[in-house]
Amino acid sequence: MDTRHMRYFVALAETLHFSQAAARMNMSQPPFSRQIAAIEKTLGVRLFERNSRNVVLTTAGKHFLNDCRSVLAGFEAACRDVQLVASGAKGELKLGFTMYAAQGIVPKLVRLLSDAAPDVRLVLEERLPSDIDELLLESRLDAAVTLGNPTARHLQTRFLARDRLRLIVHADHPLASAEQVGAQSLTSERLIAAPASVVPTLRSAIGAYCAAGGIVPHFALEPRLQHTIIRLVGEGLGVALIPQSLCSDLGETIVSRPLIDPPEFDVVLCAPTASRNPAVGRLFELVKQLSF
Amino acid sequence: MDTRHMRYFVALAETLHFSQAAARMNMSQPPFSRQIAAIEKTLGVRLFERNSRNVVLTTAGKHFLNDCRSVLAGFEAACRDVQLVASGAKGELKLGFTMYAAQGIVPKLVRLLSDAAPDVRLVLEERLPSDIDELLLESRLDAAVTLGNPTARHLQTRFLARDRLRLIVHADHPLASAEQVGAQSLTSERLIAAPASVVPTLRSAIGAYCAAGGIVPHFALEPRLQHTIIRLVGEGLGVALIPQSLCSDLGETIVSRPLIDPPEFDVVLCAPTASRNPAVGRLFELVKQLSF
DNA sequence: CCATTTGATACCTCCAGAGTATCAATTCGC
DNA sequence: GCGAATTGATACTCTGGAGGTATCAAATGG
Repeated sequence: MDTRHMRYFVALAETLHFSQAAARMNMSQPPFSRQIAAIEKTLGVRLFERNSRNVVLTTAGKHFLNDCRSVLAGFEAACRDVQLVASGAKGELKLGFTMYAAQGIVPKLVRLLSDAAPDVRLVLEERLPSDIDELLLESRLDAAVTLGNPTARHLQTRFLARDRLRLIVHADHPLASAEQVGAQSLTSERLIAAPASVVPTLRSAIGAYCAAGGIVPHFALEPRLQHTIIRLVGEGLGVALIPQSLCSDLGETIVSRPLIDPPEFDVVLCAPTASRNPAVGRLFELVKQLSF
Repeated sequence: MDTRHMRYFVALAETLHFSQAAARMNMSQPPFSRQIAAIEKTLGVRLFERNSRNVVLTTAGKHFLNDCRSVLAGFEAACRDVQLVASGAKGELKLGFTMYAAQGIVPKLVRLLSDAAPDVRLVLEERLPSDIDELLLESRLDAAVTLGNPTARHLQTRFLARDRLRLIVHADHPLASAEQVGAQSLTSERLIAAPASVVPTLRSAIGAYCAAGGIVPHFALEPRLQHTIIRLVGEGLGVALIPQSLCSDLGETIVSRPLIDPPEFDVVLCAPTASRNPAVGRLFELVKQLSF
């Protein structure tokens, strides 16, 4: 028994006519009749009542017809789906992202992918930048939206957007009314920033910016989450340099000011160079066609 | 592509070893390798990443493995089920019955069948005896529990039980206190009975009984349902001869009395002689082993 | 009663799939 | 580092099963 036999059976069950069914199967009647007989013999079940004039399904044949149709449908779906999965049009994509970079970009990316490949189940995972590289290399993430990191090996990256840092201070802070702020203005400020182990890209950018301005930054507090940094600035416990894209909706108590010659950094899509998941290729293809 | 190919694929996906998988398929490694290559070629999809030392599933291969397993399971279930249907162990059985005969017997029959063949979906339909023959011949019923009917052609029957008629009268009726009742006692009674067109067996039995007693019965009312007959007797509108098996639980206002030399009739299981439904054969087999 | 239709049978052909022998590449132990 | 062993790929051969053609047998209908 094979799917071919099932197809023969279905053809005969639908036409109830050996010659017509054989024609539908692109073959002549005699071998077709033999195949039907072979099916009945191997199953040990009479599927058709037939005299040389009429063909009619038995009760068992009717049941078998239903079963064959669903088996054949499943069979063809399997063969079709495997091609879709291979092409990246179907499957699962675990996409990591970090709030340090994700503002506005991840929703666009999700929309883009779910429009172009609705059968790809997208699993979103928010992580700290430092965790993302590790998860990608362990294949626990397929791709991620994160900060550009020159040290990333074994990772392919694609530029998504360029962002710059901006100063945020409490509304009562003297710098709140400054038009622009240079590095020197930060000399005696209590800086709040995530530790280098969590967000190396931003932390090194801040360090470089201060060094260029000839000052030594004083990092008073080092929380891990962007959200916490903003909260602490709101409490007046210090000032911070955060991505411009995160400076909307800071609330009443926090004011953001542009920096003179601000540090810039890339927001990138990245994935393991030898990703096993075809959906990753698809995602990169889609991103190519897009400009943020 | 065929189920055989799927089996090969699953074997390799489970062992990740060509020689072992080939052995499991009872064949040698070279043709097995070729079949795997052929699958990948016809699908146009790489299912395994392999060098001469390691074999590992691709993402598409993993999906395909799941799909293949369910397709193969469905395939085998279909081949198995068709045999069960043919043997009468699975399928549907539309069983008709009539309240004139069914008291106590149908529940036993249902229990019997659902114990012996739980995969046979039993559809019960209560009908008048006259309808049952017709529905059986039209194959709108597969089998039925009804009154023995000597005129039934094209029907196979099997004896289930023998029943006899009994007189029921209103509690205030003079015959209510009679020990036994003969046909002569019915001379001037208003008889209530279903019309011959509805229950020919009982009606002719009643007719013969009266004729044997030398009286001409007076059928005052001719409702179609047994239940209605009993209600009308309860209203004192006449007397009736009904199956003994229906004489329990008649209520306060109705009294049943045995007849002298009562008319007897068979309760039978019957089905079209050339029934297409194997479950019917099964049912008859089961009934053979049973005595009511 | 004969022509037509339809499924079954007999016989032949051929290719897909299985077998054997062998090769090539990688790994591992000494 | 080199040889032995393991493992998948390749080349060639062969066989069984699936399909083709010709034909028959039975049933239907004008």
